[in-house]
Amino acid sequence: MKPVFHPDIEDVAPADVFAALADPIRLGILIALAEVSEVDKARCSHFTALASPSLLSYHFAKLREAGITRMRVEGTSRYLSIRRDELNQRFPGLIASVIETARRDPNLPRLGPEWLSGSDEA
Amino acid sequence: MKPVFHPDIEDVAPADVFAALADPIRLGILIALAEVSEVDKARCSHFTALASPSLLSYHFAKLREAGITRMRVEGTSRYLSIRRDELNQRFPGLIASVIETARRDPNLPRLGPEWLSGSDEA
DNA sequence: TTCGAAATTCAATGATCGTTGAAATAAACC
DNA sequence: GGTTTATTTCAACGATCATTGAATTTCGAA
Repeated sequence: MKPVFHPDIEDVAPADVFAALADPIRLGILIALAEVSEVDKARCSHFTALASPSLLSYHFAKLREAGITRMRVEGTSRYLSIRRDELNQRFPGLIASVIETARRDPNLPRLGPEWLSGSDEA
Repeated sequence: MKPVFHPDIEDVAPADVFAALADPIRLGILIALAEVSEVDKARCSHFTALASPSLLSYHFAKLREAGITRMRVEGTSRYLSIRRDELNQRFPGLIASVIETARRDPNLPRLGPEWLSGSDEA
């Protein structure tokens, strides 16, 4: 269980952040994460509507290595969240306008509401 | 003299914008453009400190095709500017925080002050 | 009309990208 | 132990990328 690498936020370069955002699936993940991060119900397997498991794993790694998301390991599951505070400290205002921008694109892949608010361990 | 293609701002997708921003040279161009756009002294050949002419041409096209910059043709010269108003209408706040973000990266290639404020046809 | 400057185009390169499907890990549960 | 579930890793593919240098286009000026 190697503990998953997260870059120090100070080591993240703007060009790397933008590269990580330059993909529709990753923007779809980001939109979904922005709508669910409060309840931390963002398990990786909840995103299977967006891509196959192996492709998701690839995209999750891109977001994580670019410093955009954090991945918490718990048993065999992984939970994602946006590194909002750190991103705001390093790039003030950026992540909010990025999310707003992504949100406005109707062509981005999306998770239905059943994935965002549903209870699954009730 | 084909009139240079500029995409309608409504046809620009967020992922394309981010892809265009995912390069240090293009971010360097954007920073320089942001500091000089008032006086429209942003002729293409002013950027030769950032890359060779042919490579610059390539990067200019990327920025233009992503809807980020506008290119005005005048004789054999071309003048660049950021499509601020249109970008703000389509993606409110985005371009400002992108520029702020780029500005903070000390590792991005930059134009010296002699290129930004100097008079060259005196 | 020839010359020179500004910029683009083209072909070629090696690198990285997104995607697939199969195989490997790794923890949880019987 | 053996099985199931969650996720990653790996090898492969075609596509796109950034970069180079040489050739070309386009216009202004002498």
